[in-house]
Amino acid sequence: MKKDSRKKATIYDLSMLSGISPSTVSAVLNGTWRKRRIKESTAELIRDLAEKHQYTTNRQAQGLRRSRSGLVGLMLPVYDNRYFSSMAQTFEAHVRQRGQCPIVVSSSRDPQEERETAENLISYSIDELFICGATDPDGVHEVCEAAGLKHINIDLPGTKTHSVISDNYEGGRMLTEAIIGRFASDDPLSPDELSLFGGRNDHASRERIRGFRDVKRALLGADPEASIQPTGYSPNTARIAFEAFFEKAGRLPRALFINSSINFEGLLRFMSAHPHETFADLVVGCYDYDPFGSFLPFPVIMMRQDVEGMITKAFELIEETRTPPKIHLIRPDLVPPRTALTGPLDGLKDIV
Amino acid sequence: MKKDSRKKATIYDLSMLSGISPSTVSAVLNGTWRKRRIKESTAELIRDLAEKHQYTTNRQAQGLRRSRSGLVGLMLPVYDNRYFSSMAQTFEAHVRQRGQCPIVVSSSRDPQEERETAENLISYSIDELFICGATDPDGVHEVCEAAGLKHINIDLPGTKTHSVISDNYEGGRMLTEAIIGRFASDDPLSPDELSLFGGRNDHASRERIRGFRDVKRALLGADPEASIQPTGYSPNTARIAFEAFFEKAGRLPRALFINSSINFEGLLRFMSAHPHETFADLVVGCYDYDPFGSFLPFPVIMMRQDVEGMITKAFELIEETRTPPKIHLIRPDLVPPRTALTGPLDGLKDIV
DNA sequence: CTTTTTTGCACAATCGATGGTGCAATCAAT
DNA sequence: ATTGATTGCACCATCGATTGTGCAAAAAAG
Repeated sequence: MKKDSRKKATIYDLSMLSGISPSTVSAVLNGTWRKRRIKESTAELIRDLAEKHQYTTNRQAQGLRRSRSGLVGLMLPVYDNRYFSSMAQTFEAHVRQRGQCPIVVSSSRDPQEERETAENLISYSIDELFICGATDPDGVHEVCEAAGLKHINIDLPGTKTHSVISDNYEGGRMLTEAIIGRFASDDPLSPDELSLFGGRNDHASRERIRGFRDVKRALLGADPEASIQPTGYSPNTARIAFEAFFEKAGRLPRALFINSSINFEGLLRFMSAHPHETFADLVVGCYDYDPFGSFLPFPVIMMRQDVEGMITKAFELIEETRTPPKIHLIRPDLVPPRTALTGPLDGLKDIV
Repeated sequence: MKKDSRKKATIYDLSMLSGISPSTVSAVLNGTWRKRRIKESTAELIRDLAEKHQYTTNRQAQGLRRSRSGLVGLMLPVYDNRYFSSMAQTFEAHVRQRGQCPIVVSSSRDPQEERETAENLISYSIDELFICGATDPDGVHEVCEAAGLKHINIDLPGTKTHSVISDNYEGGRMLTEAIIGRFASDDPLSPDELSLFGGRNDHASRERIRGFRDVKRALLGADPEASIQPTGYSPNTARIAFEAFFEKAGRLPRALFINSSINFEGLLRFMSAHPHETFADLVVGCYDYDPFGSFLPFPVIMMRQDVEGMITKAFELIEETRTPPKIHLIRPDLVPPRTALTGPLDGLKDIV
C-alpha cells in the first residue's frame, strides 16, 4: 500500500498519487491555496490524501526555504531550581499558545557557552531568542545581531537590547524590611546580626545588595562591610561561607538575607551538619520563592519574582526594536512564611 | 567588506571568494575532506576564510540533506519540580558531552499533546527521543516507529520499546518501612494511621502502592482500602483530599506516604490553612526528593530517584533495538530527614 | 462568434549542504 | 616516450517545501 511506511510522505508523494503538481499540494497544505486560486474540491482531495498518508511537513525543508523555523528559544543558566523551572514552564505555555515550538536550553552561566549555544540555535534558524539570566547578555547580543535574530534579555539586563528583569532594588528593600520587621522592638536586631549571603557581581545581586544596604542603614543605623558575602551561585560555596561564619562567630547571624534559592540550598547543607538548636531563633529572607523553602522550621520570607509578568512583558517587547534599549522592571512579591502559592502547573488539566 | 553582515555566509559565498567549488568548501568544513583527497593547503585556505567570515553551517540545509539534525529530544510532562528539572539538567549534560544539541519540551501529561509534540519534533528530524513520564508511551511509540526514530521510555514504561524506570515497588516498600520505622514500639502505628495520597492510575503509582500495601500488611497486619487516595498529579487535588480527610477524621493521619513532590505541595497548601500544631506528630514519606522538602518541621523521608543512573542507562539502551522491549529498573535511594544532597548543579563551575 | 477577463493550476528556480561521479593534471612505471 | 596509477578538485543531482511567473481553459463581455 504505502511505498515505505518508514519514510515520511512528502508533497511529491502526494503529487504523484493525485496527479496534482507539487506546488499545488504545497499551497493546499500550508494554507496559501486560496491566494493561489486553487479549487475547493482540489484542496479537499489533497487534504484527504494527506490525512490518509499521515503527511507532515518537513520542517527542515520548510525552514530552509523560509529561513525561519517556527522554533522559539529560551536560554537558561540552569534548570534545576524552582525559579528557572517555572520560567521554562511559563515560557512553554506562551510559545505553544502562539502556535510555535518552544525549545529550551541551558548554558551553565558560562559566557563562552552562552555564545556557542546562541550560535547553535541560530544555525537551526530559530525565530526568536529569550536570553534568561545570561552572564554576558551583550556577548549573546552580538551573536544574535549578526544573524538578524530578534532577542531579548530576561532576569539579567544587557545594554544592547531591551531587558525585562525583577525590580531587584525594590525587592531587596522589601525583603530586608520584612526581615528586620520580624524582630520585636524589645529585642531589636543589631547591624552585625543581619548578613547577606550569595550572589555574585551581577546586576541582580548588586541591586539587591544596594536595597539591602539602604534599608539596613536606615533601620538599623549601620551596615558593617563584613555582612555581605557574595558566594557565587552555587550551593557549595554558600555552605562553605556559612561554615566559615559559624566557625568564626560561634553561631549564625540571627537574620539572613540569602540571594537566591540556590544559595539557600547551601544553608540546608550547613543545617544537615548541625543540630536543630542552631537555627532556633533564625530568620531567613530569600530572594526567590520555593514552596518547600517557605515551610522550613524557622521563619522564611521569600521574594517571588513575577515570572508570568516577565515573560508576558518580554513577548511584547521582543517585537519592539526601534526604541533604544531599556530596562523594564517587574515588581516581585513578598511571600510571608508558610505560604504555598499556585504556580504554572496549576493551569494544567489533570487526569486521575 | 562583507556583502551583508546581516545574512550568514554560506559555502557558496566562500566558494565565490576563494574560487574553489562549493562541494570542496563543504567537504573541508564538514571534515570529509581527507576522504575526498583535498590538499591540506586548500583546506587551510578555506578554514581561514570560514573563520574570517564567521561561517557556521546552516543546520536546516544540512539536516535536510542528511535527514538528521543533531538534535536530541527530551519530552517531559512538566518542568516545574525538582525531579523533572534535574532530569532536564542531567539530560543536557549528557547530550552536550556527545556533541549534540539537547532540546527539551514538555507535554503536560496529555496523551494527545504527547503525540503531537513527538510529531512536531520528528518534523525537525531529531535524531533520538527520550520519552519521560509519558501518560501514553505506546502512543508516542507509534509515532516514532512510523518515522523510524530511535526512542526510549523513562520514568513510565511502555510495552513497545525499552523502558528505564525507578524500581517503584522496591522504593514503595523501602519508603513505607522507613515511615513505619519512625514510630517507637511503645506507640506503634495502627493501620488506619498511615495513608497514601497522590499519584494516579499509572505504572509508577500502582507499583508504589503495591509496595506500600505489601509492607503495610506485613508490618501493621492490615491495610484498609480507604487509606489509598490517588489524587492525580496536581497540588490542588491533593490539597482537597487532605482537607477532606481532615474534615472527616478531625485530624491528619499520623503518617503519610505521598506519591510525588507535586502532591506534597498539596500538603503545603493544606498546611498554610492550619496551625503548626496540626503537624506536631506527623511523619511524611515522599516519593521524590526535594532538598527543601527534606528540612520541613516534621520528619520527612524522601526517595531520591537515580536520575543520573536512569539517563545513563537510557543512553545505552536507546541503541539497542534488536532485543524485545524490556523494563529496566533503577533502584532509588532512601533519603533520611534533614538531608541536603548534591545534584546536577554541583558539576558546574562557578564564577563569583 | 470573437475578445477580454477570470479561474485553476503547472513549471521551474531557490534555500544551503552533501556526496557520487568524472575528468584533467601530475607522477610513477616500463 | 608511452601507459597506467594517483592526486586534486569541479560538476551536478538531491533533500522537501516555497513562490514568482506563465499559460491554457473556462467564463464573461462585446
